[in-house]
Amino acid sequence: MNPLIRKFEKFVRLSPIDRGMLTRAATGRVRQYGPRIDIAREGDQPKDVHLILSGWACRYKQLEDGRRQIVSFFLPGDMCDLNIFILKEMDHSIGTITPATIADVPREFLDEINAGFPRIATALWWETLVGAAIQREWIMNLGQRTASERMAHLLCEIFLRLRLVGLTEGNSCEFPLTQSDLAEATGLSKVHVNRTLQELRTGELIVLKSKTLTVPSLKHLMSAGLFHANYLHMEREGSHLDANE
Amino acid sequence: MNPLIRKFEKFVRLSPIDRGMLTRAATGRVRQYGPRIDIAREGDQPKDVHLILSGWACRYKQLEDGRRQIVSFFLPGDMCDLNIFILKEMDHSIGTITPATIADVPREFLDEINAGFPRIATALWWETLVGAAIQREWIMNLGQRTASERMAHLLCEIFLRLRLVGLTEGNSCEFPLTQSDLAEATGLSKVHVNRTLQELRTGELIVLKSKTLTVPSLKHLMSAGLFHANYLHMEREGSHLDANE
DNA sequence: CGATTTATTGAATCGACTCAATTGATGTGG
DNA sequence: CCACATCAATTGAGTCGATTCAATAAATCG
Repeated sequence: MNPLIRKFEKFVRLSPIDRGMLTRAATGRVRQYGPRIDIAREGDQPKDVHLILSGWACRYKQLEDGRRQIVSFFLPGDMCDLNIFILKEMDHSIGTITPATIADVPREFLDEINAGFPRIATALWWETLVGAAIQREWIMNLGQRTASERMAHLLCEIFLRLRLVGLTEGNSCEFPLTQSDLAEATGLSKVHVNRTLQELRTGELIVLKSKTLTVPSLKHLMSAGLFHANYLHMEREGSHLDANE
Repeated sequence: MNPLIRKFEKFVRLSPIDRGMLTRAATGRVRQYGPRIDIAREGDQPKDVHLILSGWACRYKQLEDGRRQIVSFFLPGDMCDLNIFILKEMDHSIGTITPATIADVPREFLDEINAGFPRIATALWWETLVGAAIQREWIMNLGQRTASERMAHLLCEIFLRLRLVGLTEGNSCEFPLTQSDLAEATGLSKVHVNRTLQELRTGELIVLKSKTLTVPSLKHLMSAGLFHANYLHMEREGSHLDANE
């Protein structure tokens, strides 16, 4: 099922027509990518809005000397910046982590939504605002949290975001990130990421093995990461907008 | 003059009616605040969109144990998140740094813009996208740049953003941030901020004294901070939207 | 299976931090 | 308008978290 619908339904109840519209978004121009492939590069002219249907991707920035920073992860159901085509060129790159299925949503489609699908338009704004909140939290993470807090925090965030789109099973989820990826996302060296993960493991806060993450007690991991889910704005805040079935 | 108009005019040529609308935004509910006053606090219900008319403010987040991170600065002409009232509660706080004049733009006003002022609506989207790009760059800054690169980068950004709204004079600008503010924004300790500033001073990259910043050679400071202005998207990219005078 | 990527470990180093004291500004009330 | 109080900036010394370099082990892939 389209993970975008799944996610939006957590925020606002959609009408069948709304759902049809979102299904159409996810069946138009759809592309398959291999792992570790760039979808868009810094400097490119932005074209469509990308919607991740399956697989993981990330936004990253890079300095001349090679230092790389992952600035956000795209999980299934995530979209890149709405209205990005207003800008002349990309200020960051987007690349896949795993093989991924990505729909390119053309500008006209978004115009159509804004004109006639107010609930979806609001859900898209919600998505935009949550995206911004996540970026702020990452700044907090990099600026103030210690290595293990930082790692615990990131893992909590990913776990919750995956759960929102139904990609967890109990207290486990697929976890395709390498320790290098985690290093680039947390601003730590990969050696230190390794040691930090071991610390979380010996504290029995996580089990991370063969691309699977298990969180025995989300509560404990959250407390280790000073994690407060408020910034993800996951309660059904848009209920007053519900479509009547 | 309304710094918002000034800024938007760098992106798209507005019609006299557009300008009138923006002037109205800046003369409706306007409030004066003293320095170091909270405008909104984490947990509050978001009401209006705030527009900074004069003075400096910032967004910040705080942990239980007191660690504080400034996640963005608001300079004259900046607005807080558009459509923030979609969310149930604030995930961060907003506070002034200097005394400030701030207009509260009500929801209805923004609806009006979206309905009948497409150029302004686009300019607001541009503002939103640039805001997101700045947040990403801060993540890069915190994750990858060394202390002095980081500081140089931040100073470049502030200088350019001030210049965009006409608040620089030659290579100088007012600079009300304390070293503690800089510490909270860069994720460094204030002692290290002090030493980092001294380093930039002895490299003759900045003169910073009595709340005034002078940048003898922006080019050199940019290169010290590995600064690329692309993320600010300052060229007149919206020219195809220009109003015909 | 060998080749390559990913993960792990140890040792030495360094950037940035903490603690603590001092100096310099700014501001306020008597 | 000075004296005192407060806040901001500076300096030194010692420490610690995280890094780099380098080597090895384990996992994954064609």
